[in-house]
Amino acid sequence: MKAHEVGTILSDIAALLELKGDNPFKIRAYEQGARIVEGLGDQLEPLVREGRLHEHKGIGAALSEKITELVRTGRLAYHDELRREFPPAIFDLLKIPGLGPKKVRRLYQTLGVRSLGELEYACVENRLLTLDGFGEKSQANILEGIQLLKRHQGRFLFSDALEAAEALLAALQASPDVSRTSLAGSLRRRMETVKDIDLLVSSDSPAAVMERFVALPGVAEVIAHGGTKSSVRLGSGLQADLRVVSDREFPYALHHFTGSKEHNTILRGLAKSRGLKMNEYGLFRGDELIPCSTEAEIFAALGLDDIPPELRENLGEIEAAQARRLPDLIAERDIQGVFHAHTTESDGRHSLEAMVSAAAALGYRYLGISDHSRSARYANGLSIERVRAQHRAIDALQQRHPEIVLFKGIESDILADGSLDYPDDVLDGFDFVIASVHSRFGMTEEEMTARVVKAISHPAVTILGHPTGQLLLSRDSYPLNLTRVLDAAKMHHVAVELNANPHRLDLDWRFCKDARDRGVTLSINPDAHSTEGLSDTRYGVGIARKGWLTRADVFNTQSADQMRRTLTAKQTR
DNA sequence: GCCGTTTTCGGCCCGACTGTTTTCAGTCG
Repeated sequence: MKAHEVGTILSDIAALLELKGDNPFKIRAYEQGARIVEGLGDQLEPLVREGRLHEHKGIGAALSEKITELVRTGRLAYHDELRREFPPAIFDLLKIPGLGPKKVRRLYQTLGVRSLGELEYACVENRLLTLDGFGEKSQANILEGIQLLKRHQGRFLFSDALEAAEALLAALQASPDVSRTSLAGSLRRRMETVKDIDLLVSSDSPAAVMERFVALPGVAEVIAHGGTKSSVRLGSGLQADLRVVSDREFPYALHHFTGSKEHNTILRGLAKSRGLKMNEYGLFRGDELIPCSTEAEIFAALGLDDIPPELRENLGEIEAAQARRLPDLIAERDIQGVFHAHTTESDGRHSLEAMVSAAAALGYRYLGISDHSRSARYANGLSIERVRAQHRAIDALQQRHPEIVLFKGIESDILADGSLDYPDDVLDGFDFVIASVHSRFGMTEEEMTARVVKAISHPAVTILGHPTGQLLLSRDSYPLNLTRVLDAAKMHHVAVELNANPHRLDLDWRFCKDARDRGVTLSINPDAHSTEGLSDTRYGVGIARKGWLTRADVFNTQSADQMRRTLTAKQTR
């Protein structure tokens, strides 16, 4: 059984234990175990084989045994046992805002509600009113929550949420009552998808800020409206939460509301062990505030290096900050040029010339053009003749654009048998080749892994494109043994793409650290299908940061001259 | 469930808001 499946089952157990009303610390242990296992990816199986699971902090004897059983047999007796206690569709009820495990359990045990549909029916029949703790208002809210759940999946792309959040922040910043503003929550941590928008502002007039917030254009509904905290729903269905604090409290509150929950929990425990108390209003020794004007000072007061928001997932960052071994994360300015840009020759929206001008205007020192290869008929892939014509066009354009180095490339389909889409003599004519899977997703893991490994081992390949094929919120990755693929990439000096398109963000940040540890270089590519798409690189940098990558770990931080040498060396290898 | 430079047992973070509760539980982050 694969790591993400094991993680799902551990999360499932945590949810079931919550429904049962079990020990909250035990529940937390299962949740943390799930997160650790998901981050292990294909390393999980060898760790189980070698009996080394317990070396990961947070996995003890009991979890180790259960994970081993899952990996070896694909089942877990304990999980099966728990599952028999509740109907499977009951989990859907937990996704309704305002419904937690306690209320869901009561709905099930007293009304026999087992699914969203049954709950909706029970609401329509006013049956919730007979239950203690439920009234008119909660019944109406639940009905609304069910409608919302039907319309959206409850999660949104980072890029969409960021755009909405920045508009809200700008409107708040314009208020004379507001001094500082910031993004917070999962958006600030740069999660690839988010459930809501968290905003923080400092002000001496919180009530006025709240009034302004709930009345902003774009607000479709006010969910909560308190003295220092309000929640609204935007027309898009996205929920936005705003918290107001004093300016003195701002850094503490910013840390608090950035999270993650898991990171905060550990940090507050750390504070407590040092005789301190930590909350959104400050860091205290007894009643005395330890003054901090930035988050970095708060970390310092706890004996930690400054932890960038992207890393705050309780996945090793606190230990690294204690040991003064946090990575110097890559920044947008480190990106010297980009690969993976489409033009109107295949399925891009803008011409070659427009793409080149746009890349130069963005300050990139080089641009790698890679339209689709000939088998990609849906995308108007290039025949050999059209490849040659495009090369002539690029040569001509290079004359007119000395400020940017143009590299001739192709995004070659990886055919079903793992071969590339042109004969070798044509492939040799490119400066670089991105090899990508675009079809036949239904293979077994063994077949797909062999297919990708074979493609990587072709000497013409420079970069493996969108390595897992995931489409956020719509399609899971195809089955693939990523560890074998990464090892093959290392062996054949192939960079692995971190596809920066906000719908992909593939390679997933959870696997970036492992790729780096295996000596694999990642290439942050916009996969641009328009001039605007070239800027998507920033989303890729966000994911790279979240994946602990530094400048040295990323392919396209090389200067244009270095890159020219790198590509030539690869060709003559 | 996990964990230990106090500990192998007894801890394990903290506060705002809502709704329905007449003093607080549940949810959320």
